[in-house]
Amino acid sequence: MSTPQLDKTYDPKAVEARWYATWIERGYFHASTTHPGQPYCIVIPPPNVTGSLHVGHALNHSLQDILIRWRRMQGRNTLWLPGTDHAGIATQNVVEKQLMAEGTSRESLGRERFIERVWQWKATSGDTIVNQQKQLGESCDWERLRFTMDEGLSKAVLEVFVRLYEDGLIYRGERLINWCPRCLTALSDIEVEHEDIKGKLYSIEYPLEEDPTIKLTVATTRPETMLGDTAVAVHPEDDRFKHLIGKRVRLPLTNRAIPIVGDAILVDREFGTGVVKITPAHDFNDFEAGERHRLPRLAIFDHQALLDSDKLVDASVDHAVIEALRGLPVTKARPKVETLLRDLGALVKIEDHKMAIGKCYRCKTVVEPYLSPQWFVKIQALADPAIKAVEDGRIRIIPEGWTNNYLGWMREIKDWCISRQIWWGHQIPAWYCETCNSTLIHKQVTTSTDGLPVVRLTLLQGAKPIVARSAPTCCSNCGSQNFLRDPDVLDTWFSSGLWPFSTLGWPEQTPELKRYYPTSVLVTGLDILFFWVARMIMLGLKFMGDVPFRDVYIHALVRDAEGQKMSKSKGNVIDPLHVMEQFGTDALRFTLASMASPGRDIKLAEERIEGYRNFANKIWNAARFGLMYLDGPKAAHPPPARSFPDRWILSRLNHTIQTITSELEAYRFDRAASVLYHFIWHEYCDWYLELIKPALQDAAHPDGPGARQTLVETLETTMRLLHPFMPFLTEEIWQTIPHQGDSIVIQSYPAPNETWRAPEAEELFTLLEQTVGLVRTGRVLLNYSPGQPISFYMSHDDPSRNSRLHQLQRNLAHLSRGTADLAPRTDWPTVNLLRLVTEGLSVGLVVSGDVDLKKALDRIVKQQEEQLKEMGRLKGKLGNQEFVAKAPPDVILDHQTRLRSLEHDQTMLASSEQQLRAMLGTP
RNA sequence: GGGCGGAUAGCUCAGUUGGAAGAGCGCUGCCCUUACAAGGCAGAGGUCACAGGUUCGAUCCCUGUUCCGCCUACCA
Repeated sequence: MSTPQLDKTYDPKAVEARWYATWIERGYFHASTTHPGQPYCIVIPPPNVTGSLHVGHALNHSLQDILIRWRRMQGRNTLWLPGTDHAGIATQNVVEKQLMAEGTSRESLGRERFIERVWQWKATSGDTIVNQQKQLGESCDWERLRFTMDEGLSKAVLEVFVRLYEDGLIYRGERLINWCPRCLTALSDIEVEHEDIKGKLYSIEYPLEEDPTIKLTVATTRPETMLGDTAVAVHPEDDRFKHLIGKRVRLPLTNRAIPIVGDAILVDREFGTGVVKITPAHDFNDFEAGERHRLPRLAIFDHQALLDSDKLVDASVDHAVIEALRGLPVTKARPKVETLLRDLGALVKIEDHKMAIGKCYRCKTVVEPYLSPQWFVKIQALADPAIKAVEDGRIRIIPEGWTNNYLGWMREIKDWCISRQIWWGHQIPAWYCETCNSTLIHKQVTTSTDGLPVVRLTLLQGAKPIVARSAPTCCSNCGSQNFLRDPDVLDTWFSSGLWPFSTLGWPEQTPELKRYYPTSVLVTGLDILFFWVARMIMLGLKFMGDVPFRDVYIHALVRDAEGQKMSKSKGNVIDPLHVMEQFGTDALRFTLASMASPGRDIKLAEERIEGYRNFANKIWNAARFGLMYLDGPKAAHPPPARSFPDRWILSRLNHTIQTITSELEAYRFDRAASVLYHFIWHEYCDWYLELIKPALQDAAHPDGPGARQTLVETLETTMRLLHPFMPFLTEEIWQTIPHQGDSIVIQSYPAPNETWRAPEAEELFTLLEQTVGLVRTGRVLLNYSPGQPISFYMSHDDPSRNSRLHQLQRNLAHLSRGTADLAPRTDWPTVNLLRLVTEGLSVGLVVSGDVDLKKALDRIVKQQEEQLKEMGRLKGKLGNQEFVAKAPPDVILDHQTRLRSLEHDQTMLASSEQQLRAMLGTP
């Protein structure tokens, strides 16, 4: 048998692509509904189809792949279902930017041709992220790749919309919604990001109609909206103002008088002036107050957030004022109105005031509350079961701290605005009879760049929609056959909310749906808990009658090393592709796993990844080492006896397997990773491989066969244990060492093996480690050069010199063979002794006759530790040179005494050592 | 405004029935010892944010304070 050759360093590039292709070719990731194992299914949070893999994806996907690979090895029927999201506004914005660069726009292209253009872009760039996911080693079932605008998923969207409508859970209504004046679309509440800014609080005087000398002072942060005021409010129990309720004030700059109403909800007597203006068309609170008092809604801004002169006329604004304000955006309208009010003498005060503004989560434009007809999902009936499912534990949120977050949000949830005035997405399945709604339909026809007509459709509030699975042919009311389809599309999150069942074939009752729903766990970042997770729970319960997943595992956000959000403009983005190229995919995956502690953001620095690249290389070289000794005779039958190091490493391995398994069950990827790291590097490499070297390197050593067998057995097991974290490296090594089966991907995951437990070996190891540690420390502190043999006297206990050699042998034999074997072994060298001798050391351990060995060792170890620690501290402070010279007298004394005693013993032990060496057959 | 999380070595973070402070990286010293210099060995470095309380004993439990982060929100 020839020893396979491995390079001195691990080269990930050569390995990764090769194995991934093989895995795919052999269909290891393809799930079969007939596989007998208990199902384990994860649906991937679908990335934007036109996006590329960033480090957040890398984290999210690495964790899922660890779970999937682990469960697959455990024999579960695993399905990891991949897919991409059409990401309405985001994708539309990307394509619109391209068009802008080409000097055109979506308007001039027209709806159909624009959508075609987006599909083209999807066709050319849609594979990018999928290919990058493959580079990361993701073991997804690519044959089941889904896209939110696939035929099947679109059918699910249609079905859900129609059913919700039929159940009265979807309605169309004119409401004040968040409006992005740049994207020209409605946004749901959670699509608005809030930001604190320094604003101003303006106090404006509104004269009383019946007696203009009496003035009410209102406080507002948005004076420009005052032109749309339709009332002012005071607290109904405010003695200052309550007698004025029912009277009217004149609205400055306009020709209107507006009522004074009493409203305990809107008005806080303590704040500002105690008088609030009500602008129902431009403020959410005021909208609600307007509902309560049946106030008219006067919109003065248009859909681009510009002051609309027609509307200003409707609002009876003074002519001159309209001239001054016509077409101004909010930002310019505010100072202008401020000037006008000041000229009028109505502006009494401006104070600094911190306030929050909302921005579009896609383009960061300041959003405006805007009055328009939109589609909504009536949410309460859906939210209640979704609250209950989490409360009663059918869905577990991990870490559980987020549970309250979820419940709190769900209990306060408001109707979900699902219509978007964009083109890319699922168009709402609602049609309007042109005849019946003729006065409510506004068509604006323009011409595209190439001469085609472009229709801009506005459907006013009150238009009667016909919601259906397909376009109606005949109006049941008037018999007309002319219909217009609602131009709006659905919120992106509407389709992704169906993801756990739409991807499995719903509304068809597919075998996949039966087998894999509910899915096992959803792995996601906190940022889309409300956007996505909450919607999936609500819609899953509604349409499947069961939760969409058992666990929700929420991981941290990835930030840069300084804890800042990664962004292109800051230049602090870590590109996972670049990292994989530089350090290898396994290193990146392991880094992300090891940093995935719950409840903390991940601050990622390249040095960390480099550290784990080194870890990969360490493993690689451990395997190389193993391979050097595997060409000996095959494992004997019956298996050879295990020596102390063999028993010890197996015991540690067993412990490691137990820990990894329970940590993974608890989604503690970080602890699992750290346990693996520690076991492999510091137990397996640093100690075990060193301890068995003597047995391996001497062909006639009696421990040789046992060591060889244990070596390969532990290596093979460790590779399986590590595989979910580092799939490529482990496959490459596993294929090189003796194994059974075609690929590590489909091997069983190591299970704890109670027969490997060896507490006595672990105890002895601790003693050995301490003893050896003391010897090493002593040698460094005493400035012994590496090759120089030393003897290290460890105790003043007794000392019958004659018995020393005997004791030494005895103790070391004890260390190497376990408590059962206390008889001196003179036939073969013990591993520990050889190891120490190899280092040029010999160790004297003196124990008086009947004393308990372990206790004695323990005491010696403690004594030495303390003294050495003290010496070490001194040395650290003073430096090597000055150590002896400047040490306090008692320490010097101690040091010198020690040296004398060392010299004395050295003579004695040197001869012992010679005898030993002779006995051991080592020169 | 409300809620949640965090504060432990120079840096990043572990640390669950309260019981003698841990890891990785970095740093210092010595080593190219036939798996690995992407390595080995050793070492330095901590009032566990601050102030109280409970306890024989607190990094851990309780109260308050300060600072940071996140989520959420209509104080005009």
